[in-house]
Amino acid sequence: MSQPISTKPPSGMRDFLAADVVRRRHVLAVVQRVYESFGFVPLETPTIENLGTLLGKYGPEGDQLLFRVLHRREKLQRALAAGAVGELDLADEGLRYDLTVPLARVVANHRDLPAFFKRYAIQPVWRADRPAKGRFREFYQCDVDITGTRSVVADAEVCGAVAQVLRELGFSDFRLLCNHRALLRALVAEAGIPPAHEALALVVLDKLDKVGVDGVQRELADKGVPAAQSGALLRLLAEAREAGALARRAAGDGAGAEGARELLALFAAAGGGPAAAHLTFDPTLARGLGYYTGPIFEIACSDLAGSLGGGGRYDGLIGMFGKQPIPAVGFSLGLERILLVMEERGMFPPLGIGPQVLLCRLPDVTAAAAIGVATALRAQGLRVEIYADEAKLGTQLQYANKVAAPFAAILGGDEVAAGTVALKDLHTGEQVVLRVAEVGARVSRAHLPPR
RNA sequence: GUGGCUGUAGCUCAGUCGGUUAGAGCACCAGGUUGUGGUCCUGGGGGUCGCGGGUUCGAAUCCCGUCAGCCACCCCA
Repeated sequence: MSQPISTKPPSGMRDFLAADVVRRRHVLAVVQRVYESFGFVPLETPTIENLGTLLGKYGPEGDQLLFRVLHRREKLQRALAAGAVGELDLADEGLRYDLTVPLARVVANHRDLPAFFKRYAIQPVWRADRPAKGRFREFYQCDVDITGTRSVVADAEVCGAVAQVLRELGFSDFRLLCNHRALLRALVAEAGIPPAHEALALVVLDKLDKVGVDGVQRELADKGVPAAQSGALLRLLAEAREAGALARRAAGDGAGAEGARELLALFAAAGGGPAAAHLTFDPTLARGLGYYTGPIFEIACSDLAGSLGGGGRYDGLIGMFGKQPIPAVGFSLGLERILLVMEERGMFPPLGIGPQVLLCRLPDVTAAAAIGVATALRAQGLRVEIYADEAKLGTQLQYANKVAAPFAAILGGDEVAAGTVALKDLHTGEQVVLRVAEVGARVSRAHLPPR
């Protein structure tokens, strides 16, 4: 009959209690303030997009990770009656997978935006991935993007914005890895690897640091890349990592020279901003998302397997919506990745939440009188909770400890008659009788943030 | 998507060579008489042992499946 209902949230999704929420807000407040200081304006887009908008933008693996929204009512009945079995027959909408593609749609759709549209977005996205450490199926991204310009100023600004966020949050040891798609393509081509194997080679390259030279060569061999080619690729990479290699390539006229020049220009420009100390050229950085065309970025932090954020230039994406092609570049920070590291490192300042004053009511005080006092205290700017039940004073004070209220205001018949409360400091145990009008000043003077 | 580990009270876990009514600590509630908490004492509520199936006289315990969580890959934020 009545099956027990699971009280856990769905896989990879979480409930956030007050302590979690204040930490998230703390980070988001910094993100928002910094992004706005760079002149970015907010944009919010729907949770659900048409599948046509989402499909084909992220690469085949991305398409697999899209949450689809099942047809409803007649449409579903028709599809089922027709014996439809394909995913596309059962859904034509899906949950937002990132914030970049919705931005591209908006920019393609609104032709009256400023020439350089600088928008930030802080919204959840959904991926039907397998949860792991720091990886969820619902998570928040904090994006900044600039559309309408190929200038490296834009690339430098998005890098500067995310770097400034991390610095203001207290991070100092992160690296902002940079590479260029054209450089990667050139390397792969020079190694003699056919375009068909290019994507494969890039993925393997990406983990060079983890599995080492032998591991990469083995894995490429398993996937059908001859040892001569993979060896050449690894040699070229080692070269690319040498000091001055990027400048030499930029000075030449071979493949990737243009990309190298762009990267150097980006380093020079961003070097004037908050990203300066963090920029790191990493010729093995690949990034899986399909839409990147030029410089690509990723934020690496020592004690996290994944990245704190990533981004890059995607000059072809907006044009995929069938209108005018518009160049764009952006960066995305992962809120929960940042929170994870900040929690591990104890980087949060004291964050207060909950009542500053618990109003304890004795039996000879009416509810209306208590609410009247609470109202007066709230008018003084205090966060005030009234103990709702009728209970012994001891029980009420114990509850005040439970909710971490720094003060209890004890209200009995005598106090009501005199227009006072007995204000008890729950840390020191000191208690003074004050007129109601004096409580606000006393509490804010003595108040130390809880926790 | 691949491999491994785990799943007992709200939380952290004990209990498992299969054997009566499944335990602890913390948390919660109530008491230790009048309007004073954080300590202490006493008592109490709360669990279809993730779910489904199988083996057995008997399963939290063994087997299979499934779901969920964690870790390492893959990928990403």
